[in-house]
Formats: sequence, structure tokens, C-alpha cells
Amino acid sequence: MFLHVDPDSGLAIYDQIVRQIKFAVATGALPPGEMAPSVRELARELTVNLNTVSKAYQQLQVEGVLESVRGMGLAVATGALKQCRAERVTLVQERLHEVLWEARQSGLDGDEIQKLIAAEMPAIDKKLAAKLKGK
Amino acid sequence: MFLHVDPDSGLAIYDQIVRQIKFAVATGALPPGEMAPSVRELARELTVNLNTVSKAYQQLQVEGVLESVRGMGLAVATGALKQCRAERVTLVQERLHEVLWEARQSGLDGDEIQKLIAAEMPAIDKKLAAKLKGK
DNA sequence: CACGCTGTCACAGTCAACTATGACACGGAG
DNA sequence: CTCCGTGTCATAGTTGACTGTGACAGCGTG
Repeated sequence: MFLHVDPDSGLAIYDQIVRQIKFAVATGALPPGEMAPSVRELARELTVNLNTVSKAYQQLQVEGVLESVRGMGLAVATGALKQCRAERVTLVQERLHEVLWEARQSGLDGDEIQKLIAAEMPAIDKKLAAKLKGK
Repeated sequence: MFLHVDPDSGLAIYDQIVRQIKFAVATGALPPGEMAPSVRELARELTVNLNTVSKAYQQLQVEGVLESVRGMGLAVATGALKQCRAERVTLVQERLHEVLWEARQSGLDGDEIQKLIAAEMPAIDKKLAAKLKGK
């Protein structure tokens, strides 16, 4: 599966699941109409409790990303692709803003921050390549 | 005072205090030898409990940023300036890495991420100017 | 000496997130 | 129909962060 959570990432586990499902929909890894992994299966893969996954799925239903198919499970909603594509920018931008703000508060100027970003990018690229390869 | 905490920022409050004190030392806003704000004063200003500030200060002592001056309070340690200057890069870089990684996972490519960063910078600049002005 | 400030410790209580179970109704597959 | 997998609900317990309060020893100032 393409999901991965970090218990001490600051963000709550169910929140990480919500975000990553949205991203999976946005990238097309989880196309509209397809079934999302079952709560029990995902809970087992992430070594996380069933209720935690359930909480994430409930939120995804409320937001219209997932739809209940009675007795079968949860499917990606029809309009979810466009919705998630739009929302991911907001989600990323919010966290980006926080970090850039902290970086500035730490006394680093714009150029120094840009240099740090440039220095991190290759590591990110490598990490992403490894992820796609393992898939 | 130059400190500000957000109860629902993901990071624990005492952790935010630790980071911001380090940043204040790194920027020279809190020079070595100077007394840090007292636990009670800072707790009042941040509308936070005394124990929460105390927990942050204890960690700062363990890390050698603050030194106890008996009966008087806590002072910025002699070597703290150099130490905090070095450490802030690590602190910022860690969070930066997380966010850039998430941004990539969301399906955005390097150029799109750079555009988001470029779009955020002016807002950060403005926010910083407002902060310095209010001081 | 008495007062006020400092940090520190101890307790109890709240709250949110997470875990661990058990139970239920629904629908597909045999 | 029976079995199994689906989501959902209820209950209870654990942990960590935060709050609220009270008390203590050390030191400077009056």
C-alpha cells in the first residue's frame, strides 16, 4: 500500500491518513469509483487501531471524498479527483507557511532559506524515487 | 516579549517555547549573560501554565542554553550564542524536510513547489515587518 | 529580620488521541 | 441459508500534554 504514518509526527495519526488518502486521490493512485482499503486491512498494514482508521474514513466521508457502498465498503467519490487536486495545494501551503515563518523567525534571511530548500531537494528526489521503485 | 505560542500547532507548547528561546538567542535578541524572562512572567504573558514554562526551561538547562543563577533566575549561557546559531539550521531543516516530502507525495513537482514557496515569501516578509514594527 | 522575587517539586484533575474488545446490521459468495 | 467481509457503534483503559494549586529553599532588597 502507498500509505505510511509516523506516530510522533506532531499531526494526529487519523489526520495523516486523511491527508494521504486525499493525496492518493489527487495523484490518481486512487481513482474515483475504486474501493478504498478496508478499515481492518489498513489498520493492520499501518499497525494502527481499527478505530483510528475508522475516524479518518468518517471524516473523509463528511468531506465527500469517500462514499459508502452498503455492505461493500467505501469508494472514492465521483467528484473527488478535482476536489482533492484543488485541496492539496491548500494543505501543503498551510504547512509551508508555518515552516517558512518559523525559519524567518529563527533569524535566517530569504536567501539562506532558499539555500536550505535547494539543499533538501535532492534528498527528497531520492526518497521519492525509492518510493516509486518499491511500488 | 518576543515569544508567541499556538496551542494547536501540532508541536507541544513547551517545545515551541524551547525553539523560540533558542531562536531568540541565535538572533541576539537574548544575549549571553542576560536573564531569561521568569517562569511566572512568561507564563502570564503566554497565558500558559507555570509548569509548562518550567518544563521548557528545564530542557533548555539540560541542553546548556540556560544556566541557573541561584536565587535570581535563569541566564543565557556563555556558549549559547554559537550553539543556538548552529542548531537553528538543524531545527528548521528537519521541519522543512517533512513539508517538502509531503508536498512531493501530494503529487506536486519541484517547480510547482518552488512556485508555492515564491508565493508565500511576500506574506512572510510582511508578517515579519509587522512583528519588528510592533517591537 | 521580613518581604518579595527566583526556580523547583508534588499532587490532582482535565482532555484528546490511541488502543483493545465486543457487538451489530448489511450484502456478496458459496 | 451460512459464512465472511464490509462499516459502525459502544465501552473501557492507557498515555502524554496541559492546567490548577500549594508548598519549599535560596537570595536580594528594604
